[in-house]
Amino acid sequence: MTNFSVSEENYIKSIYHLQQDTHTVNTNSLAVEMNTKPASVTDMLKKLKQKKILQYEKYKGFRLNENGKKIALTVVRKHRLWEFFLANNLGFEWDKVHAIAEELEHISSQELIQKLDSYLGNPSFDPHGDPIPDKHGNIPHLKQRCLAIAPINKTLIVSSVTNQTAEMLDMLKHYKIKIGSSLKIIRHFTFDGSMEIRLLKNAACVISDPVAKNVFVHYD
Amino acid sequence: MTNFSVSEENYIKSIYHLQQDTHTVNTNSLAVEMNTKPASVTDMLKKLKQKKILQYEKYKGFRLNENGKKIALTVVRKHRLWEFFLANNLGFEWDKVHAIAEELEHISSQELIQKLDSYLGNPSFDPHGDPIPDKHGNIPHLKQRCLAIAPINKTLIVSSVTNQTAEMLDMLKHYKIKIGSSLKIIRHFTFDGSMEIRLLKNAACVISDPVAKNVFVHYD
DNA sequence: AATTATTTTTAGATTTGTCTAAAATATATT
DNA sequence: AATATATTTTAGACAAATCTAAAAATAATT
Repeated sequence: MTNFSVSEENYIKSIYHLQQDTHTVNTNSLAVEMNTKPASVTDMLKKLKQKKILQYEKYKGFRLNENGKKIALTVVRKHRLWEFFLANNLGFEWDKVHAIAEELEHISSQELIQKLDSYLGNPSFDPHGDPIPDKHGNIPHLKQRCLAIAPINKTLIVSSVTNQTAEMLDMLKHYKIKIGSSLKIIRHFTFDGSMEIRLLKNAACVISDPVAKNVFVHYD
Repeated sequence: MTNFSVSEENYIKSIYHLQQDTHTVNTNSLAVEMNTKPASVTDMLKKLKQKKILQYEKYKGFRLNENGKKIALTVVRKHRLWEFFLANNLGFEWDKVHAIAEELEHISSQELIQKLDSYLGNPSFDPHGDPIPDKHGNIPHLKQRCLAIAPINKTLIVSSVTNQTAEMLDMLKHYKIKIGSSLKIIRHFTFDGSMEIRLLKNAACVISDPVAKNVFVHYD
């Protein structure tokens, strides 16, 4: 396996994320995502095509091939493991971990990531609830469901939070809701769409519909 | 304070180490240390002089000024804290940590280093026994060494304990190990890295590798 | 279908860090 | 002191990653 520069890894990762949505990625959107100019993107595409990372025809869009996807997944894995470490072990807030993990994800040692992974207890989800690929690039697939439409009276596990603003995090902290929390919905109030919930071993509380809409849970 | 590239940081760090021995550093030895060519060194010296990091006169050698030393110390601090983390928390062998720390030392976040430092218990010495500068750049001047790699059959004085959790303190209390205690290593058990030690006027006892790794000693 | 607008690529320049080969300076030796 | 040797610097080139401005291709609109 060839060796990739920080810049190349960042391009590969961004293409990976973009091609989750649109099946063929275009130059301008990648330029926006990477905060760079379209001309720079074209230059890099040529290089990545030569390195056999991309399917790419001039003017016709591009996407990662299997090779490229594998590389993207190792970078994503590193990013999310470091995010987990930063939040879980060092006590960073959720909204601070991303920027630092952007740097840490390019540390090259395979062994480091292996050891970090087991040190952290082989976590499956990062602090934002995004799945952490394992060392083979397998992503834990999880049928998540929005808390707003989850079933009543079942034990639900919080798996991710979509709105990651400071305001939202503040609110969740107040309710003591975090990734991995167990809770049950006790009842819905139809008047405003709010709901009464109960976290394990805590008193029941009421959360609003806007909050519930941004919280995702899973259950058996 | 200006921002420095990875390359600049590496030059600054190498100059720092070289000027510990020779009071004025010369181009060739820095080239050897950096595994590069003298011409490249000269180029970088010009840049660093312009950035007011160096005292440097053409053909007359160079050395870091106060500014430069401060920067070197932050890099050294990061390097050694990461080494500590790699060995102590992730279980790397001593000889593996340096190469990885060479990459990690360039991660820029100040807050990361602050939190890592307290997560590790503000250690004063890295796994090799080298002192870790504190956040102000002050270096502990005591020649300490980790008990795990200290010499056998010499009288050792316990000088610090890095892991300061309640569990650790409880354990140390049981063994009657405290700062200032005199002890000797009687033998190592390779099976689990544990060691038999004897505190002055006490019966011999066996302490585990995890304990030994967190105890630092000094001796003549 | 022709024209306009948008997107993408090319051409050429720039910055950072490196190199080789030659010139300049300093040091050592006879 | 003169010459030889070693060290250091300069000059000019190169690769990676970026940019601007202009050209080419594609898409949208009349």
